[in-house]
Amino acid sequence: MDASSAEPRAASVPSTADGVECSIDRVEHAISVIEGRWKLLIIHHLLVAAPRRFSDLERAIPAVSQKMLIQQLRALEVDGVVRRTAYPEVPPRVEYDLTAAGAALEPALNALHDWAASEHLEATSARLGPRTA
Amino acid sequence: MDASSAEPRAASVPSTADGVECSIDRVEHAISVIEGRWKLLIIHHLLVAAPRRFSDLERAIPAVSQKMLIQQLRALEVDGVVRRTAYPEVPPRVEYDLTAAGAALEPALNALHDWAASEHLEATSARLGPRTA
DNA sequence: CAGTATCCCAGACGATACTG
DNA sequence: CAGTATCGTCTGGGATACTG
Repeated sequence: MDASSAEPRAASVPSTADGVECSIDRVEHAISVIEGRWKLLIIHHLLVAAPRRFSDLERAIPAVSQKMLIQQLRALEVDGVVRRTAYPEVPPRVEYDLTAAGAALEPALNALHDWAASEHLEATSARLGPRTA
Repeated sequence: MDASSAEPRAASVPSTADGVECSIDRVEHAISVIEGRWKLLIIHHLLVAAPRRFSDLERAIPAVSQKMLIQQLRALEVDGVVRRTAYPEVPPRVEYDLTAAGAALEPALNALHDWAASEHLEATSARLGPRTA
């Protein structure tokens, strides 16, 4: 289905139960943009220091494979969060940094980091790592 | 599982390149907690109105299956974000609300919503929906 | 260096049916 | 009502090898 008719999803009009005006699908889209196991990490690193070269990011996030790195990078690029700059040199050099939209994510990342740092977070149901065992 | 020896992951000590003191693994854990296609949505709805019954949440997020709903709910419960309260009645009634830790996510959610609402977000690479095509 | 290509798997996710 | 069980699909993600 065409994503706009058959799927009711959540309307931008306040649901009766919610009574809140923040449109859900907007939030959903935001979520979809940052979804993916590495996206937020990438953004985080780009927030900390930019521009970064491809290999910088690889080094910053050792657990990621090149495939995933480039993949998520591309997705972020498409979503207008990350900007890729290739220098026609040899050896090739490519730099990544955040667009304005990407940089605008800083508060959100900060809030998240804040949350992570501050309190709770007891049991970790996290299944990070590709079978850590 | 050893999860603490075999995987170097990211150290809490600032990497040379970063020179920043926010420990990456903390952020990683935070990410892992809210990762999953429905977690943030669930939290969002619980933030908006709580407590919510299981069926309330089903109605609030029509696209989710019970399986996923309960699954993510459990995960969030384990991570100390959501609290489940079952009333021994018949018919059964179960209510979900946020713990303090969960409620503490509000700023982050707000920041995200803010970001989503405010600017950019042009092309949507989003692959939400089970093959929207 | 910065990718691309290919193969492959685990598990995330969905649909449906069944139960206390 | 609030789940659990089972089965199936899809794709996220990893390993490895190759290229400009």
